[in-house]
Amino acid sequence: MKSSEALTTIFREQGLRVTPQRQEIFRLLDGDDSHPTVESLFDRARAHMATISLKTVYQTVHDLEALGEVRVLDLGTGSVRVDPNVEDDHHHLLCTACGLVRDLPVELDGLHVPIRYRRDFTVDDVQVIFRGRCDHCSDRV
Amino acid sequence: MKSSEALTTIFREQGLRVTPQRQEIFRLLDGDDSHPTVESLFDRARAHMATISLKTVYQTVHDLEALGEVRVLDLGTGSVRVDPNVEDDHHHLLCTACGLVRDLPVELDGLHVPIRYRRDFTVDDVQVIFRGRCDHCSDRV
DNA sequence: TGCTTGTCGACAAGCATTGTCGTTAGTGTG
DNA sequence: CACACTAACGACAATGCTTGTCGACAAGCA
Ligand SMILES: [Mn+2]
Ligand SMILES: [Mn+2]
Ligand SMILES: [Zn+2]
Ligand SMILES: [Zn+2]
Repeated sequence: MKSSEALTTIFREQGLRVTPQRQEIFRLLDGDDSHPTVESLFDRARAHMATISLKTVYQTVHDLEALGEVRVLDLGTGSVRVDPNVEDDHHHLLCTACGLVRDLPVELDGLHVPIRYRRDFTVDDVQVIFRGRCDHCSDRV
Repeated sequence: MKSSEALTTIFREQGLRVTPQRQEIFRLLDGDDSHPTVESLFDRARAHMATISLKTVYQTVHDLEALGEVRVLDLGTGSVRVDPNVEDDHHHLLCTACGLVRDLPVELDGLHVPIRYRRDFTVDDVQVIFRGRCDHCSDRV
């Protein structure tokens, strides 16, 4: 994801308005590798702006997604996760105990559909989810 | 998934009751590789049993899942898919246009977390989703 | 047959997300 | 800086999928 300043320019170029709410979300997402839910973004934004609405956070996230500045991941955890890292191709480790999502910055070799199964299907995208337990949750029996 | 007759025995052994509703669901799932949603199972069951409820279908699917007889997949399509194929390790192709889910009966080589990223994480399971377009949806521009 | 208890279906509620809408405020222009 | 245009705002209700509640029922067993 680009910087808050760069996003301001991009949004204006697209005819989208840059509001204090949106700038707050830009700042929160910049450099965040925690893959937050929209709700948790909302909570953090609300700490600074008491009146911001959940709807606004959803809308801004969707706008960022449409511009290719974030990726919205559905990892089957109930709510979607926002991933500002669109620069590096990567997959994810998901702790099924605490919900932690960690990047796996690796191009997995051999990850393609064998020819005999690729027939009659055009693959656009591959998503790999490694489920397990993070170190913190492994300790707890 | 085992046959309807075998499931009847297993359910009784577990203290679960075998009702006409459950047997209908056993029959519908046996050999079905379409990865139906619970709702679509409900619709098909209702064609034979007018009064069966959606709740009952959910409950039976969860019981089958607890016994390891089906897998419940969340592919990010809104509703979960029921997969009676628990015998063969496989992944999935998902058509993002029509929702079709096709098995990819392949152990993908090289699909493991590189050692330096595996540290501090215990992997239990890997899910791979290839998203794209099926032949039918590729034709339609 | 009769008892016990898991299951049934109707209904309402839960959760994440989106639609509606009247009001507010960002933006480019002059 | 004032203006006009219109996107975005927040409050609220609604959606879609799934689960909880509960009284009635019936499967299984003796
Ligand atoms: Mn990521
Ligand atoms: Mn399958
Ligand atoms: Zn954890
Ligand atoms: Zn298709």
